[in-house]
Amino acid sequence: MNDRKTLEERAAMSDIERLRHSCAHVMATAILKLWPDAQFAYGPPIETGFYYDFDMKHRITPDDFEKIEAEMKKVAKDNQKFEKKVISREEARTLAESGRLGGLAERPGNVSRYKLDLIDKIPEGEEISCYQNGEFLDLCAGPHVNYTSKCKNVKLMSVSSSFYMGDESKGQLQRLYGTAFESREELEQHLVALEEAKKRDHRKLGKELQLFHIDEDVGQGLILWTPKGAILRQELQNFISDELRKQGYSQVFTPHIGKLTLYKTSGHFPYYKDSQFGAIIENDEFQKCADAGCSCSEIMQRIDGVSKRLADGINERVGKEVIPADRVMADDQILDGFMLKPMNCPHHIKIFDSQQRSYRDLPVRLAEFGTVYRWEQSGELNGLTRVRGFTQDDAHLFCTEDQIAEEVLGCLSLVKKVLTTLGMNNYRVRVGLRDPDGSKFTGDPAQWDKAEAACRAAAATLGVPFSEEPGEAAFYGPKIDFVVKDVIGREWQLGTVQVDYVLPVRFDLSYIGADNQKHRPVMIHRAPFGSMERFCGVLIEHFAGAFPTWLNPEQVRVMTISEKADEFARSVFEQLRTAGLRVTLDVEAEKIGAKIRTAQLEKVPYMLVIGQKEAEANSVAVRHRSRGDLGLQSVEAFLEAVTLEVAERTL
RNA sequence: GCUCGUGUAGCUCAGUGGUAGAGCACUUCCUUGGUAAGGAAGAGGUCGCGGGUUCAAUCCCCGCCACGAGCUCCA
Repeated sequence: MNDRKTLEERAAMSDIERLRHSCAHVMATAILKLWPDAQFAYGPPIETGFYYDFDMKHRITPDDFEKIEAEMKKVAKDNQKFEKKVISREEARTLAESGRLGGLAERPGNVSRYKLDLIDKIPEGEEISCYQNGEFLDLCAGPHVNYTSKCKNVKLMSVSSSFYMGDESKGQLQRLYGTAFESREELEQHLVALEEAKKRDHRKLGKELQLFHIDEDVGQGLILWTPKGAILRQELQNFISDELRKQGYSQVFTPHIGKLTLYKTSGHFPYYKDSQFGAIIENDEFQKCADAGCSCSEIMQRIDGVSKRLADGINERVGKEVIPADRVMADDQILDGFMLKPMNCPHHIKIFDSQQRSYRDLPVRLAEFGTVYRWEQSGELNGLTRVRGFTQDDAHLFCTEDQIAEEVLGCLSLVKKVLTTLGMNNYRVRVGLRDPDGSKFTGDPAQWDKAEAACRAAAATLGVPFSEEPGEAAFYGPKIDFVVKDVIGREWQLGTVQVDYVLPVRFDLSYIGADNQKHRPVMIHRAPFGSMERFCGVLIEHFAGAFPTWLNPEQVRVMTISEKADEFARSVFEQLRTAGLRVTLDVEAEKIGAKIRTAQLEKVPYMLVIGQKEAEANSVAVRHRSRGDLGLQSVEAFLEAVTLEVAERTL
């Protein structure tokens, strides 16, 4: 509901959108039959169906769906014609005043208030029309299908709330979602696909496969990695670390907190305060404030305060007043506590700045799996994909301006390597450029031009589709995002590469150039996975929990047919374990069918079935999770094959 | 943060104004079985937490916490 669609854009509606839009009208008709007081606002088609926002006394619950669907079926069976009428603005207003618009009849005293507002939003000179099917008359630019009989393959999906025009202050509406297709088969298929997607849900699989745990007492949005999930994460980290070594990165480690002053310098505090955990203030400091009789608001101000020296330095270097004078206060007034780090860059910057740097040292590439904390709104938290504490596979590159292009390219090839290795080939690349409106970015336009050109050129070499999106840059520089599409068609922003001119200025970073003068380095922020948590979440759904052997927490399960084979099975188990495979041994008093079933459900890639026959032949019967029975192999041959598969990170 | 919904055994879920049940998993025993479920017995719950109404609350009411869907937000 952002920008108004033009009539041309509306006319270009696809067939399925047209159908779904019509279904929204049919649904409205049905709702009005049941609850005539309903006031409708806005009912568009969406990617997976349609919805209609409305307001009425009765609160819809899923128990009502059946009733509403039954009414919708009647409307469809009635085969009402969708008829368009072009009306004048005055006529439209009169119809809305009488409650007729978005109703089955005139409703004295029940003005179509949302429709009235929508009429006022229609630009002067644009055609105003309404559509009628049966008794239901709605303000609508269309287009629609010709008859309601087309709207029979429909299912109501969910109900929730929304704000009128997305504006919290304009009151709450109920939103009823449905989906619709041209044929019964397509609808059934869609519902089956949704069921399949549910089975892949990483929250469900995470529990079943014991990959992670979120505990109320620890806190929402805080991930506890259980042993199996930790293996998955560790393997990914090993993989990326290998690649980083190849690309000349240096590993660093930094703590989880830093002083407020650090973030006042970087600018993260207090500007992103709403999405950060609160400041950590020492008890003594609080006591001093209490003794001095400070009010809470005074304390808040003191926490936000900066010294004159810091403010002057940054304002001068940036070239404008980024730290306003009202935040400046005497040093003994400032309450300097600590903060859980919302980003790793300030710490890495301090490592860069801890020594004098020559142009010969550049680029300096500092990498860390750094854990950061952000105060996400509680309604936003979701499994592993939206959390409050997460570990970025972060790195910061400090380089000369001339090195930007090459370094960006290196970052992109890294991201590409990661995604390719994991078989995540359905992704697109988004190059975020600065807003054409010059006031929304900082720094020198000439620098931006150069950096943007470098990003564009780097993206072009990747051989994947990329889009340039003006206005999507960070305020400090252009960026390149990797947007991966998962099995359900949802898009996830994972990897990102960002060029940054601003932080080197704020922290007054420098290196000595060939001319023996100080120069300002440029920073590149990059994280190929984005965060380990989100990435693992997407990965769980991508593989539906059946990870390739190199990633799977359990790679091989040795299982016995009867006790008579236990001894040989144990020796095989030991042999594989010594070779470094993640292997378990199942010598339960169960039949082989049950053992196989258990291993299949736990998605173990290789099952080694061992009975007397195998013991005598000094071999193992290999069964693969998806390839089935692979027959008899010597232990050595099996070990060699699997070791190779793991080493090569085969999918 | 907002709206609606949900919260019962390790998991999936029934159920009732008179302090609870199934399947799977778990434990023990029997069974020694050849590629997706062998049999028996047993153990396991302050019915999310805190108030209130009631002779009596897991059930009704209020508040909180968590989860889900959506909205809003997202360095």
